[in-house]
Amino acid sequence: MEQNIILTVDVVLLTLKDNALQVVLQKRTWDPYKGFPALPGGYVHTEEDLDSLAAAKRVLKDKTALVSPYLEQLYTFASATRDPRGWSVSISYYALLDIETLMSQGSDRFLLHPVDDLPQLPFDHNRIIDSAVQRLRNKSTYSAVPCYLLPELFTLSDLQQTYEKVLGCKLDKSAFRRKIGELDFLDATSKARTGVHRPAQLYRIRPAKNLVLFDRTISKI
Amino acid sequence: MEQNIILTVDVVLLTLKDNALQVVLQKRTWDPYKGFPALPGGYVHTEEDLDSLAAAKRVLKDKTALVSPYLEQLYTFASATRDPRGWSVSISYYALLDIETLMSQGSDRFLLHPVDDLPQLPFDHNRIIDSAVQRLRNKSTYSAVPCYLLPELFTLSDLQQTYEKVLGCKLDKSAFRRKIGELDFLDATSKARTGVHRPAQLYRIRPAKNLVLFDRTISKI
DNA sequence: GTAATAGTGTCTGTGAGACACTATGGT
DNA sequence: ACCATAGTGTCTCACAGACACTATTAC
Repeated sequence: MEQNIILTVDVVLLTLKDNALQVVLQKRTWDPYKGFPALPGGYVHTEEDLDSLAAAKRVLKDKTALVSPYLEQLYTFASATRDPRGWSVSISYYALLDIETLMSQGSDRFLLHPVDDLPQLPFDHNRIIDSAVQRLRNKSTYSAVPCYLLPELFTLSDLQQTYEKVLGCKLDKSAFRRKIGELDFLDATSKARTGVHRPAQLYRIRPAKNLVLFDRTISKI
Repeated sequence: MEQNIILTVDVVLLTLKDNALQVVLQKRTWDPYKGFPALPGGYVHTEEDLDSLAAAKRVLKDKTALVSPYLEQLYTFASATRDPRGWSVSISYYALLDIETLMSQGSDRFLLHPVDDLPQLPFDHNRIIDSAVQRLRNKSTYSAVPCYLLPELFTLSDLQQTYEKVLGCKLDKSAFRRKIGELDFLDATSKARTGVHRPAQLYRIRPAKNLVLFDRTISKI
């Protein structure tokens, strides 16, 4: 019946660093492609994982020591040819994390690479990453998911820059703030970020707000 | 390594009949749930199916004798508990077909059931169908996919009614036609549908037009 | 004061919704 | 003539984009 199907989960963990979207990669510790950088991934453990989401969480935690506040199923890549070992299924997930949290956790266990300038990766990992980036870009036009690329406290300028990096286009400050205000998912804190110039109000995500669906777009791509 | 994982594909084939979205179901021929209506589905055959899309096509064809012009991966449901036999993966697809083509093909091999009034189905098939309907509704707000629910030739009123049934709300005739006109994916034919009243222009989908992505919404839900 | 960023006010063009209107067939 | 549906014209209101303006800090 079941002919030795390879069932894995792969996680595309994206972050924003040096003004670019970057993806977490790892040198593979086993064949095939041993030693080459690739997405963190691994077999589903049927005795341990209740479902594929749990498997993705576990794999990410075990391989990179990272925990992401946002983890969503992306797509399932399944074919006879994607893995040299045989018919293989990758249930792929994508995740978002701010660069500070990411670096403060086990940063010796992975490497970061800009998504716009990737070398050829093992399996169909280039395609998987492209799908994740496309999904993130698309979702950013009508949701607040880019918030997950920022630390707990951030300014509206931070948020706008995040959207701009993700979407790859400049946004109008006034229109952007109008929209964010309408959507009403931020709480102003009592703090401000001081610096060389006028201090900026610091915001955090309003607890228990669903950031995922708006009825209107924030911007075209 | 791989502990007897059950790998299946399930297909949610939707059509429009009696003014309602309906789903193709089949009485199961084997245990578990033998005799109960459920989604057409089956094991991935690794010797035969190059990838999961091919598997979905084959399963649909073999089980129902149907071929759909639109078949898209929906989501992968994978958990220890969804199938009494053990850890199970369902790579689910959804498909669209007009009712005429559907009935003219092997209609003795399946049954149709309105999606808004389903009994409890085996496995997590209710959830899978709900996901498919949600996806179709959402995609219909910014794409021409509902065209696949119509036969080759149709009037603009047919198309509008199709959108209305799928979205579950009335649309304004003038605005709808303006939008469809702008999107420019229909060809007027030389034919008209005659009836009791003024005949209506018949259209077909412009060949080689991508119906799937618009930059603007056709309507809110 | 100046420089630089934070944050706001306002105008305008576009486009969706509403709705009234005209057109054309059958009976 | 009348009815029902096909198909069009136009008004208005909301909103996104553009852009200029004010505010507040360090120096």
